[in-house]
Amino acid sequence: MAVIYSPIDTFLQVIKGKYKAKILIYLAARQRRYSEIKRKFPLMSERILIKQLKELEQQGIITRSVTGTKPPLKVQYQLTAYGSTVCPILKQMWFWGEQHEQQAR
Amino acid sequence: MAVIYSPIDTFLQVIKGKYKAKILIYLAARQRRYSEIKRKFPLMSERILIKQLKELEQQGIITRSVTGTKPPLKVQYQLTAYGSTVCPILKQMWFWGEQHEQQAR
DNA sequence: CAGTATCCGTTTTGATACTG
DNA sequence: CAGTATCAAAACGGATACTG
Repeated sequence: MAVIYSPIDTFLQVIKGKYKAKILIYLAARQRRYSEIKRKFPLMSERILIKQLKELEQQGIITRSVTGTKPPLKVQYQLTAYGSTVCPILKQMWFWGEQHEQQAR
Repeated sequence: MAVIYSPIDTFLQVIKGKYKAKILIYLAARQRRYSEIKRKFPLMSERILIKQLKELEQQGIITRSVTGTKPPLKVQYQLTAYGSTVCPILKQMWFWGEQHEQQAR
């Protein structure tokens, strides 16, 4: 990771990665199982999905909790209180995108 | 560029690149000359600076205007009205970064 | 002054077969 | 079910010498 030079980087760090912003929006409604997230983004490879979930977890944006100890595990991912604070900004980004889809092409 | 699947991508497209968000914030105050921008971000290579300015121009986020035709050119970059609409979101990203610098480490 | 051209290293992502 | 391991490909960024 690069040295952080400005507050903008602090934020960008959180959503850095091809699908992180989308994952966070998907988790905004409620917690989700690993398989749910995977199904939601069929174009994302497992390696990348896991990597981004792990990074978000390490940054304290989401938590990972396991139910069951035998092979059919149940793993849930959910936003932390801290992670939730990014949602308003993500929603604004989404809203801006909706409004400007035409110009953006 | 990838196919756009969601409004979030429409927005992320605009700030995609190591320094784009910072360049836009720097242009938010007023138009700037190429050399000013270059001096502001001494760690950014010229190739990348030009590339990102060009992309922003093609996306209609900024304009490029030239004064003078002989070798000492004067080139100014400035936000378009459309480009200005991203600033409120950039400022929120900045504000979030300031507030959460501690947690983010 | 404001770029362009070239070359190259690093980072990020993808596909897929396999495992606790 | 929820991952890991391995290998390869592509995207991205950096350095620097040169040009209109």
